[in-house]
Amino acid sequence: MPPLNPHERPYAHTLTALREKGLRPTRQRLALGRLLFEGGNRHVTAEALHGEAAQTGVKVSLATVYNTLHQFTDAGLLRQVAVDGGRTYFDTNLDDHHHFYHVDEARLEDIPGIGAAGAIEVHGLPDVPQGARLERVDVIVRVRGSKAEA
Amino acid sequence: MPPLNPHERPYAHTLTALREKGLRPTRQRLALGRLLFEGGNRHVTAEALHGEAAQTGVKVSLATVYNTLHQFTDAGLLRQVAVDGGRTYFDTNLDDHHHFYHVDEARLEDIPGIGAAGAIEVHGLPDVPQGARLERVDVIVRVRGSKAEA
DNA sequence: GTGATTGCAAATCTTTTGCACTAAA
DNA sequence: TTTAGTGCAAAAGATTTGCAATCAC
Repeated sequence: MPPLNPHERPYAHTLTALREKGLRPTRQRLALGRLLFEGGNRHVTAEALHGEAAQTGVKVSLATVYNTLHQFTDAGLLRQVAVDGGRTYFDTNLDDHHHFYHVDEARLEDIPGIGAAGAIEVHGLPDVPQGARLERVDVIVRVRGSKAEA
Repeated sequence: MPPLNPHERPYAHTLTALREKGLRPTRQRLALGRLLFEGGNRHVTAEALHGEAAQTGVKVSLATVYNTLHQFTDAGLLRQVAVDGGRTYFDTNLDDHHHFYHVDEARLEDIPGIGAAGAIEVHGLPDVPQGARLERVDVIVRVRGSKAEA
């Protein structure tokens, strides 16, 4: 990969990936990449990321947030997780892992992946139907808060 | 609307469950229940069930199909499965089991549940986060390229 | 009759798209 | 320049909701 300017360093991850995928490192993409990839794994919805960008003083349209999230996903920088109809979550953690879904809060939480202590293991997977190939196995552990909420 | 024969046997399952839940066995609910519960396990979307009802000569509005699917779910007659944002699937199979999701066809397929030969087993489940209780563990095996039809 | 249920259309919500404008390269 | 990317607003789905008409009990 090509050398990076000092002022670009924070974006190194995003920049590199964008260049590899032929995506121009625009102000919006870099800003969103920074929100997403600086500071640990995250699970965001388009709406949430858009709001966060606004609070951080980054001007980006919601349409661009959607486009960017999908471009990042296609570029292998994000992973999409479906936990309930209606919303789409994007996960910055690309490792093999699964999720807790806090139903009441509509919030995702990582479960450590394979290799980690206490990692989930799925056994007894049946053969994939003829002509099909395995893409991914998602395990969603749905939990509810014990706080009363009828 | 044509009166229903109260002694109709095919509706026994639906009728009983509706009565237990205090839901009036209306023409629409009984007709949808019949489509859903007669003839094996099914995975339907509201739109699909609505179309099926129309083809069978049952007049039901889409809004009522949505309402009914949710009422059935609340009554424990159906289970909701989320596999991708956008659509909601309802599963008539209430046994403990998991799913293949055929991405290309947007189709769900049951994987035999616990107890069956070759059933999926999930090991190493971490403790549920403090204050939360386990609701359900969903395993979605995403596959592509199958030409199989349901 | 009385209250639950339905249907329709309008309203929401999330996501996508068309297109003129702006900005990388 | 040249072409990709952006923003806005309108469009497109999927689902919900308000309310008058209708049905079950």
